[in-house]
Parts: sequence; C-alpha cells; structure tokens
Amino acid sequence: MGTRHMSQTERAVTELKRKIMSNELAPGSNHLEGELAALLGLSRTPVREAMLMLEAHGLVEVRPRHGMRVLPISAADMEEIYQILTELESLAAYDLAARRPAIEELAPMRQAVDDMEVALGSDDRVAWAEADNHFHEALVDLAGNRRLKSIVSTYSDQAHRARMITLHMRPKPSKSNEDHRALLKAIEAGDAETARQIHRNHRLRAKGLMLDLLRKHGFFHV
Amino acid sequence: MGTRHMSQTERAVTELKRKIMSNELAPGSNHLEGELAALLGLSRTPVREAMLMLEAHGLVEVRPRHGMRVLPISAADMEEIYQILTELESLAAYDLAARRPAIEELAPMRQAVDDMEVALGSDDRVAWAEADNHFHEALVDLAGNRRLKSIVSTYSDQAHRARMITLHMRPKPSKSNEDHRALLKAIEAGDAETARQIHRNHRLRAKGLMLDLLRKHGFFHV
DNA sequence: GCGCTTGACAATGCATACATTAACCAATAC
DNA sequence: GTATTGGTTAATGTATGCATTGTCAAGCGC
Repeated sequence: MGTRHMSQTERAVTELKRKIMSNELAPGSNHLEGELAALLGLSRTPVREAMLMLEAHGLVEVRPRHGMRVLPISAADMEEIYQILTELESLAAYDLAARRPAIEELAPMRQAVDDMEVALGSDDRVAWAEADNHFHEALVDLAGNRRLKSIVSTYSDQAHRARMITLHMRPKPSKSNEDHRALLKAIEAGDAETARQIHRNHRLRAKGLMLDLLRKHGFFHV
Repeated sequence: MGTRHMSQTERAVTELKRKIMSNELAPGSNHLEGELAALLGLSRTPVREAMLMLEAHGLVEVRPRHGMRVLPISAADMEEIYQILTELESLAAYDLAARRPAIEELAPMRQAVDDMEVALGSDDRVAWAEADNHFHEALVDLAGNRRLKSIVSTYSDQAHRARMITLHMRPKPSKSNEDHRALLKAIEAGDAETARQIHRNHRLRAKGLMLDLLRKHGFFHV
C-alpha cells in the first residue's frame, strides 16, 4: 500500500476514521489530543488537524479541554441522514438517466448488482452490504455532480455504524436487488423520472426499515 | 461585538471568509500561509487551521507549496450547487409543512416576505437579496433537519459571489415574491406535497435564470 | 531554439515550547 | 448536606524552530 507518501495528518485521519467506524473508539467516548498523539506515535499538531477534519465530516465533536468526542448516532440522526441521502441519490439517478450514459459506463453498477445477487444466494450479508455500497457509490459517481458525491460520501460514512448493526437483523434484502435492477433498467432506457421514483422509493423503504429496527431493538444511539 | 473570546483560528476563518466573499481575495488567486499570517497578524498555525476549514467548506483549495487558492465558481459549479439546493430546500419545505408548525413559528418567514415586498417596491436589490436569504434560511431552520441546514448553508455561501453578480442583471424579482407567498400558504395549510412542488419550481426557475445570465455575460468563472 | 539536469531557495509539515485558562477538588461558609 | 471560593493541574491555543522537499530557473547538451 502506498502509505509512503502520506502526510502524518492523512495517516491520522485514516487511522482515526477506521477506529471510529469499527467502534474501536466507542461512540460517546472522549479522547484528548495528547492521548491520540501518543496512540498514533505522532506529535499533537497533525492529530489536531485530523480532529478538525473528522469534525468537519461530522464524525466527532471537538470540545476544548475534553478532547474529541466520538458522536453517537441516534435514530433521529439516522432519520436526518437518510432523508438527505434519499433526495440526493434520487437526484443522481435522475441526472444519470437523463444524460443517457453509454452502456459500458454502467458496468460498475451492473457488476455491483451481480455481486449482490451472489451474496444474496449464499446469504453473505457482509459481502452484500459491500456490493450495495459499491452500487450506490457508482450511482452518484456516474451522475457527475462532484459536490453531490462528496456530500453523499460524508453522510454514508456517518450512517455506516448503524447500517452494520441492522445488517444482521433485517430480512433478506431481496427487494433491494429488485429495486437495483429496475433502476438500472430505467437508467438504460433514459427514463429519468422513473429512475428517480424507483430510487426514492427504494431509499424511503430502506429508511423505514432501518429506523424500525433501531427503535425496536432499543438503539437510541449506536 | 463578542470578538473577545474568539480564538485566533476563528478570527482567521471569519476574516478570510469575508475577504473571499467580498472578492477582496480574488477568485483564482493564491496565498501562502506566511503571507496570510502576516496579513492577519498571527502565526502560521491558526492560519493553517483556518485554511483547512475553508477548504472543508469548499471555498478554497489548499495545494502544498502554492498556498491556498480561492476557488473560482464556474457556471458548471453553480449548476451543481443549485441542483443540490433545489432538492434539499424542497425537502425542507415538505417537512416543514408536514409537521404543521404553529402560526407564530413562521413569523421569520413572513417577516422576510414583507421585507422583500418593501425592497421590491423601492427596487433595492441588495435589501431584497438579504431578505431573500433570510427567507431561505428560515425555511431550512424551521424544517428542523440540522444536517440539511448545515449543507444548505455551506453551499449557499459558495453561491454567494455568483448571486451578487447576477443580482443587478436579472429582471425585477416579482415572481420570486409570489412564489414565497404561495409557499408560505402551502406550509400554513400543511400541504406538504404542494409546498415541495412550489419551492422546487421556484428554485429550478432561479437556477435557469442565473445560469442564463452567467453564460450570456461570459462569466465562465466568477 | 528546446528540453533536461542540477542546485538554491523557500514553503511546508511536523515537532516542540510556552502561556493561558478552564476544569476539578478541597476547604470553608452557610 | 449544599453552595461558594480559591488554588492546582493539565489540556489547549498559539508561536516558533527545523528538516524535508517541491519549485523554479539558470545552465548545459542537443
């Protein structure tokens, strides 16, 4: 891996983000600049910069004298996030369909759907989730709005922990795969409005499902 | 003013942002850490942090050895931004209407519309633009999705310079005021879907108008 | 004249030093 | 027991120092 030319700040961001996403740094926990610097084997300066970046990405909150606090994600937070993702990804679906992409451009999306199909067959939820991520990522990628892509990526990261929790509680995600195939078809047909509707409904259903699970299982925060 | 308890970093962010928004720092211009530190009378550390924050807000790009570059905003950038604002503000309109706010909650929006009416009468474009900002700000504020509010605020800032340029080229914004009144009515009636449509159309029209002006007057960047 | 190499310079990335000040705790007053 | 005050401590905010390294340009070969 090309960690050779990474700045210390980047290293800190990457490493801290990994630790947060994997719950190695527990939601709600506090971490002082000095601690983290020692933990990562760096001086406070790059750690401090990394903390500010993570704060900008909504993963932590920096409170003077208390270090950074890993933000818990409540059901209410997830609702905010899913609403935003719903609107923006639906827009991406619309735009992508509207610009009538060449068939081969859609290869990543097709690949992702195929992978999801396989994962579904062997009930490998982790593989399925990964392919699902690829699908959504390819969608906003191909839509071509760089800012939209950046926002979606930020909030997908925030949602990551919650998705991992509900992954094993939800029913087999076969309906999702149908949605994805249908979306792909609408995009291929250049039917922008249909693409938007399909994806919007897909996201709305996913949102409802996730929130139900989070609330039912008493996760007021993650 | 409470600039007393502001950290130097905050001061730097505020001041640099002001300079960028007012074109005191020209789009496309480059500025080294050292220069800015001297300019603001600080050491490089808080300036450096401020640069990173402005980069996170999409106003500048930091390139090692070249300092920060004030990002020009092209018509293509404005299109991206307006698409995002359209979707998210329309969602805000929907949500606000759906939660049937108390009449007095909407006072800021009503006030903004009144102010716009007055400004329109005396053809005071700057005052009109300010009131328009208040209206949109109040809308996303009242909708209650904090993340949505934060995104909209970020991208509104990015659009600021372009809006200021087209402000005096556009026709008298009377249609805007009609839209705002209609939106307010739909929200009062709790008619979420109508509110969404009205605001979406409002934004789409504004987008088209602005892009036409930018392109017609040869502003490939601002 | 054009492109490549080389070397000096200077901007940066990071470490560290230091003053400030908020948080905590103990002791006191009520 | 609770609230208030004052002192101590340590985390931060900022400045500064220094090694690294990318940039730029002059000079060289072609």
